[in-house]
Amino acid sequence: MGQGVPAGGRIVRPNPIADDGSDQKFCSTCAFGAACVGNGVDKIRLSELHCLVEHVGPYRPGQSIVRTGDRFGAIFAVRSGTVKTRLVDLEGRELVLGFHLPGELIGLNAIHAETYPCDAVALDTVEVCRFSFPALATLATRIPQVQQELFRRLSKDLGEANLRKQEATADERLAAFVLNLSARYEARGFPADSLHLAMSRSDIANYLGLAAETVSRVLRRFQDTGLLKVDGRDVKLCEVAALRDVAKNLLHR
Amino acid sequence: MGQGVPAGGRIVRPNPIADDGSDQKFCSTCAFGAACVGNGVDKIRLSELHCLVEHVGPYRPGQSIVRTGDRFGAIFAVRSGTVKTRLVDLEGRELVLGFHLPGELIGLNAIHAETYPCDAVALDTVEVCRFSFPALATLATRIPQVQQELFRRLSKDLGEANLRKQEATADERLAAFVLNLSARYEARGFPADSLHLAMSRSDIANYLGLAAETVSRVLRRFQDTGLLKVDGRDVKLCEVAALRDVAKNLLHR
DNA sequence: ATCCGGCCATGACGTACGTCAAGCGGTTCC
DNA sequence: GGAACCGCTTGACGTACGTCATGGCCGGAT
Repeated sequence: MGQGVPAGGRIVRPNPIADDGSDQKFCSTCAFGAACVGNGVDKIRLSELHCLVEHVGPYRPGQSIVRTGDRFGAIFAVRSGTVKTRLVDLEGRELVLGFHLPGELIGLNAIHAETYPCDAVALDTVEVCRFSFPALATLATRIPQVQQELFRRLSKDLGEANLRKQEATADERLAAFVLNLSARYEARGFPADSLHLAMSRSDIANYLGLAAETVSRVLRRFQDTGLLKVDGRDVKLCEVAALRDVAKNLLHR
Repeated sequence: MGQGVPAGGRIVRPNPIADDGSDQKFCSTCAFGAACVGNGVDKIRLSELHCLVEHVGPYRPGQSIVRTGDRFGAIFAVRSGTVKTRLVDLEGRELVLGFHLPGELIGLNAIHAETYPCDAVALDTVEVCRFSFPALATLATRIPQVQQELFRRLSKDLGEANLRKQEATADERLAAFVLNLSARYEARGFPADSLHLAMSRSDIANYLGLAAETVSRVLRRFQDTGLLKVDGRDVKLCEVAALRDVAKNLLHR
């Protein structure tokens, strides 16, 4: 019935999930914890940050965490599961903007407009931490490290968004995509060579600017040439070096 | 000899340029002035912001304002002229990330890495205002409106960068491109229907993910169908409504 | 004057990837 | 049980746009 419960004999692997944290400790994948600790923020001030966090969820697949046009009041850090951000145009066509894994932030692109400019939709069972933005901004004026961390996050996302517009073949895009996911999982302590795609082929295609059929075909070819092993949404990276070589034009420099 | 001086009988139009500002007043196109005035920032605090501005330039066409890898220490606001940001990969291929008009900021994508991730190159005669980032960040902790304005700018750029990855035909891209330039000039008080392209066809093509030949062909067709008038790098928008219609899928929603 | 190098335009041709169509396994709902 | 649906795959075919090649124009250097 529910998510994450074995059904029909098929093994459903647990979501990557952050532990809960406590009053004295952030979730292990917390968006701010790691950045602030060991960065001159003492425990007392850290607990101030902790106070304004609110755990929200779980959301079921397909449920919206925020919707386009909702009044902006908070940013969210993914605690567990995968979130897709997307636009839907007047004719109902979808444009997938990105996927957000545990530890990553949602809503930074909403600050200036004061409404969320896109939907954030759970792809599987999702839990998030909610940071009231006015409270966070106020705290940022008192704790420079928090301000700095916000600037850094925004700046990083901006830089990455800028790079994503490169011309590239379907092979390059897909190789870069799986390597990128792999690296992001690894950075949060999950295995790097074996990953589960929470999103459909057509979401991947849409995100990469390809057709879903092309995604299928390229993944198949990657498997035929031994680069990786595909089983439905489970992907095993076999030849990371070769994948990097395929994607090298996108891993820039 | 210099830029902006009539040469060979050809009229060189002056750059769009912001006036100089004074101790009590920002440049008219200032990146912060308009945002802060009338936003609860009193004159005294505004002058604090003003103190950390440093006018730099002029730069000649082709000169770098910052280079990839330079230590990050400041963000820049364009005062006059047009700046191109770009990456150059190992094989010498260029990737144009964006064009920056008077009043727009450069360097926001450098905060997190502590080095600039791309080159910023003058396309014509360029003057900029330099804001030391450590000083600006410190000021931001004392003046919430400054902090807020920085968050807003970062957030806005992020949102726009996210949208730029849409699949689109060459026609859609070019129509959206000229309309976008036009709107940005208009926002700074320059005429909206008549614009001068500071960048070459191949820069435009690179930025839009097209071939330079395609840019030539599409502009020609736009002219043949009366949408606009092209004379070298001068473009006159004739049928704005029709252009919007061509670009409608990219002006999203 | 002459040469050269950018920049721009235009034509001929090839191809990577989109579109269309068909089929298949799994899940849900009657 | 079967029908309907969805996600995924695979094949056949068309096309938008890239690549290559040519030529014209302009400005700068010799």
